[in-house]
Amino acid sequence: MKFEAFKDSVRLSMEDICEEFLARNRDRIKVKKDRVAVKNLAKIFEATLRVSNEKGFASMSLRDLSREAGLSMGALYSYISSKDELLDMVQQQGRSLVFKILGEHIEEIPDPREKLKAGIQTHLYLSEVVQPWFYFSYMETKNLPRGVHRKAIEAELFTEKIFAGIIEEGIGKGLFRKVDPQMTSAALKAMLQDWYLKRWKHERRRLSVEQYAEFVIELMSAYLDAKEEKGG
Amino acid sequence: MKFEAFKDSVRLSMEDICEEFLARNRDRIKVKKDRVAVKNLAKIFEATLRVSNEKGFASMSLRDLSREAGLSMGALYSYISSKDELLDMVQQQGRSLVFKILGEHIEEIPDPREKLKAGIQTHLYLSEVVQPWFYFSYMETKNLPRGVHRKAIEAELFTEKIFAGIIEEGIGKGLFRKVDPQMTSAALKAMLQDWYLKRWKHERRRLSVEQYAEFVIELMSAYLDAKEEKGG
DNA sequence: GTCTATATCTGGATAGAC
DNA sequence: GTCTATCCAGATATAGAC
Repeated sequence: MKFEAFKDSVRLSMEDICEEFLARNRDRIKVKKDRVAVKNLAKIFEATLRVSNEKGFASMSLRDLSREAGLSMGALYSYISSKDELLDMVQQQGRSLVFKILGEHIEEIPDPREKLKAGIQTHLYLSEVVQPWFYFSYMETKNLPRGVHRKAIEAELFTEKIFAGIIEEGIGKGLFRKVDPQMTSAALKAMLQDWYLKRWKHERRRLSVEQYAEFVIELMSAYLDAKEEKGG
Repeated sequence: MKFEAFKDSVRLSMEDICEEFLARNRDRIKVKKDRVAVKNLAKIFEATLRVSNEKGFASMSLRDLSREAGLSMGALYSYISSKDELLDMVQQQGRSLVFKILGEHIEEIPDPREKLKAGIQTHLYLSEVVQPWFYFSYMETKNLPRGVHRKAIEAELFTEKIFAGIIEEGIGKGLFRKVDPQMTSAALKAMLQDWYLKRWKHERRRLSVEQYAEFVIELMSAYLDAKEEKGG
């Protein structure tokens, strides 16, 4: 699949995402009119991601945020009840997005080789479309309070498990050689994450997400197809 | 090389590192007695890394730090002149450590294959010995002010260049197939970083740094040795 | 050299006018 | 629904005693 086709197929605007978010959290938001709420939530999320990814969530004051979002402090507090809750809101929405899209794009594929390929592409393409969300989730995970941190860790392991499962299936069917599915999946995940964590680097090199996807697929294929014998 | 042997060979205690740091920054530190200064710097660095890696540098108050380091606020300010400077101090020391150790361990090796292997091992082993430093440097890079951020980016590209150079040499000598050295090196770096960024995961899986090093070397070898032909 | 005490400021959160 | 004004906890940084 080409990136442009993917982009069209998911059609994710900030407002779409916020609309879904509002529906899921209608009780927590004081503002009653949906149109108004979605519009301002979009502003708040966008500003949170922009400012946080610049200076870190902890260093972003709510005054910064209210200025950048174009809302007063008072208005801001009609949408969030605390800064911590805002963090949770953004993370939660990012996670459910990944689960949904990744699931949709790979569940129906029977061939492990094709499934792995689709998984890699989907993960990279999605992280390209909503890069600020991915970057934010990764970077702000460590600072999470209480049980929210656990959720984030589960999310990390969730996608890893998906890839490990595909690899395991491929080994079972004799398509891949006998590697450690868990470690292989972990390494793959590291490469997928590198795409959105070091965007400045890849951008500077004029590397497209399609080129990167192809590279990762080739590297993984080389490892999964290699002969068992070892030289050296 | 075995990890234990590496560990002995570098013998890096927090105090050794601080001693070197003090020598390089003698003018910035008000306390005159070297013994006292080194001892307290070690406490400050150790506490900074511990608390920051727990809750993030921005969220660490200097009260937290002074308590954790066992120094009063006043004493603390005899060693640092501001919180920003502390950030710079820790990062700077981490960087110079990496350059030194990585350089020492690979410069004399002529065979690209062996050199790559040694580079991977050294990077992983070092990040294991001084994990808090690596983690801190990675996580707190984005929040840096001014030109300090540039230094951190250069450091990222520096090690990447080392590995790209080795791969390029290997290709030139006909030992590796014709891959993109820069992209390959970037992917390798992502895997090396994963080791210290997701320590919780690897620890939980009882994975040793030697096992991980072997895995990465094998994966890279598979890619670099693979046939050019591709199955569809 | 290190401590306690404190000046000063910043940021999260809220009350109440519009 | 949104704004301004304000409260107050907690932060950085410093002064001056010991």
